[in-house]
Amino acid sequence: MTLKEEKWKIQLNIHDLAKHLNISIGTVSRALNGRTDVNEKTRQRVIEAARKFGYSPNQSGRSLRQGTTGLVGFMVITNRERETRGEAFFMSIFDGMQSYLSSRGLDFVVHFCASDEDPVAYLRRIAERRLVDGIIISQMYRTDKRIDYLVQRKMPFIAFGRSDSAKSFSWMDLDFEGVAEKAINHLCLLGHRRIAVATASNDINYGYLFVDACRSSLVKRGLNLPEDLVLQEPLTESGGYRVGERLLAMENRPTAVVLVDNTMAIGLYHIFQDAKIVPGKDISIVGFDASPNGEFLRPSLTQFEVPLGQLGRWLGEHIMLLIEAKGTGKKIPVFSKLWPMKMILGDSSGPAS
Amino acid sequence: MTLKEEKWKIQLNIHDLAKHLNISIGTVSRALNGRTDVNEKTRQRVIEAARKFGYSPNQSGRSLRQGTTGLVGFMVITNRERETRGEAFFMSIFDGMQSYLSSRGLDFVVHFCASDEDPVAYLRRIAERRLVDGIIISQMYRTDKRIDYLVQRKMPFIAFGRSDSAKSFSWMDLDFEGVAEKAINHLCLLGHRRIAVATASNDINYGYLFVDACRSSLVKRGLNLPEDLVLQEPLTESGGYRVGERLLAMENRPTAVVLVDNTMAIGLYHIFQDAKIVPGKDISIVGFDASPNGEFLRPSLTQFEVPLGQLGRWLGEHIMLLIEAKGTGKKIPVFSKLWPMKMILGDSSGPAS
DNA sequence: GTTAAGTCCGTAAACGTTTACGACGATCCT
DNA sequence: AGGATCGTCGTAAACGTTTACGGACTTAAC
Repeated sequence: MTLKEEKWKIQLNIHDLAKHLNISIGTVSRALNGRTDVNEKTRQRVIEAARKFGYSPNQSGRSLRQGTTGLVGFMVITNRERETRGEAFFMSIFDGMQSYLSSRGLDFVVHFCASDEDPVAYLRRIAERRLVDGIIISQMYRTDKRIDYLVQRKMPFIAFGRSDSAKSFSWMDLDFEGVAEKAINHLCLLGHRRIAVATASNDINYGYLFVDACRSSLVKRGLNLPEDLVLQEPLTESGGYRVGERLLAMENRPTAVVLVDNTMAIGLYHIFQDAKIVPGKDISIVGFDASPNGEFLRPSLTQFEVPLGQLGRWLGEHIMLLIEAKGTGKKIPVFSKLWPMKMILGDSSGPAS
Repeated sequence: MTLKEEKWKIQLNIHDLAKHLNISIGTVSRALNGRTDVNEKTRQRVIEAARKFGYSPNQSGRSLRQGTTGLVGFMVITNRERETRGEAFFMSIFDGMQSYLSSRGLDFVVHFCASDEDPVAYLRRIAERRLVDGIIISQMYRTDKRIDYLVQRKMPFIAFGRSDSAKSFSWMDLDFEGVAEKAINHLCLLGHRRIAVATASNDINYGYLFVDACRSSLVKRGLNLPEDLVLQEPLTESGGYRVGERLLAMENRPTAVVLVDNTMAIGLYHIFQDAKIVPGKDISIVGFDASPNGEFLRPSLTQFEVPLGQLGRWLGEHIMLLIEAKGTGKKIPVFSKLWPMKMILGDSSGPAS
């Protein structure tokens, strides 16, 4: 019984609290869960005692009984060929999402799948052990097995990023098409006719989408995007450096380049500086997401802005909708959303030379 | 019973599996948990069936019974006056930690405390609901209530970062003293005598520690660190810009500056470039953690390197030690570790002018 | 052939909740 | 006054595991 005693001191359970109040555990539970069939005065007594003794219900017991955990997950894959993007980007999303969910009484956890693990197996572990009621998956592959698994398992989820799948599912993504259109339009108005696109490898979905969108926007204006102007490199500083190398090596160099990721811009600026090429003057550069780095590059980078906190909040709201719908047995039709981004003019884009 | 049937299709429980195999649930459990008192042949049958039907034990039931979750947490506070540091820094730590823990059969989750929440209350929620068996807390305050709470609750934890506390607790931290010593030594050898330190506000512990360490290293060499050369600014790009402004405004400008955070370097480079001041020539700059940005600044930044994956692994190993010790009732004396960092010479530090 | 030990497995009691159900008294209506 | 309704609460059965205990059977030893 010493063990029991020790546990006692650490944390008491609903029986202890009930005994102390001389009422039944059922009443304690009802009082704490806001049921109506309990006298308001006893409810106050219970709440007061719970606060005083620092009682809060054991999540395992509760989960076991209700079959729900009160937890929402967000799955992130570390290190997928890019070190630096995740960061500020995800952090701000987490902030918005956690902030919203906790205000609605749900908790939020992030699951990091290590670079040496299989994402599908990792997700299965989370799901089968029932660690969360719903989950956001991110960094979608072009075709992503995780979707099939989650659909089949009927687990509420939202994909942050598009993906090809036979199943229908809910997703949200940045508006790549809008960005491409605005970027191309901006450059064309400045007189550029030969424009390169730096993007990720093909299995990362948005790399593919972005190139496609740029191509459409160009074609719409009677221009085209030859294959040799699609520069696939890792979305890192060195990737950007490589893009620069390839641009410099061309005999018929494009007058502008559009980047799908701002981290690349750093490496690109670097090599251009060495080569005495001035962005915005000798060549125009348009970046993508609004990273703080972008603002501090010189000349300042023309890029796109997205309110990440709001985006996180949106994810929180909608995953909650899905979870609640499953709880009540309601059916919610699949939804999808393209998150709009606003162009911020910098000095890195200027008239074609 | 349609609900029951539906659940059936989604995921079966130990009873279903036992019934299908015509054995008792006890045997199934023992077989799956690697107990010795089960026939090796039936064990194989059970494992095979579990694999085939995709059965894995319900975590809530298991947790409830054994009083343990098999989960290790990492608490991160978003947005504390700096947007960008968390990022690559934490991501790599998570990667190493998750990778190690999952190889040891534990799972890993990250809890993000939103900027508008009280960290102590947030931590209490995690602990009282027993969401994890142990936790890493980071971004320590100078005096941090979370420590007192966790010690009193006897929950296994490691603080990533030092903190003043009457209680004794285990922690690990970057070796600020070592970095300060190496940085100051490096600059002194280059002939610098008047050196500024850019750091965070006082309530963030390492800002304080770092300044102190720099001061000691200077004093040891017969120099000193006057108060007006301690520049407290947010650890952001704009903070770095502010540092630059303050440096430029001084009539007796220092010949070198040491930064506690590399994000600052970006803003600092920015203002210096505008003012036609060349790092490494007109003024020397030494950065802190090795961020990829640092390598791509021009001139390249002298900075310090730390293998974050290994650091994460270390955290995983040691939190596991603490958790196991608690399980077996063993006592482990508190430990602490200073993680060494290696200086990488760049072009931003040169002889005093 | 009895006993002892060993192997394997079934039984049932926990773990801490939530909630359907029913009991009890008080109030209200006719 | 009798029944109906309402408000409040206690009882007990789940939820899905793990594990102490003991039983049945086999093997080994004398």
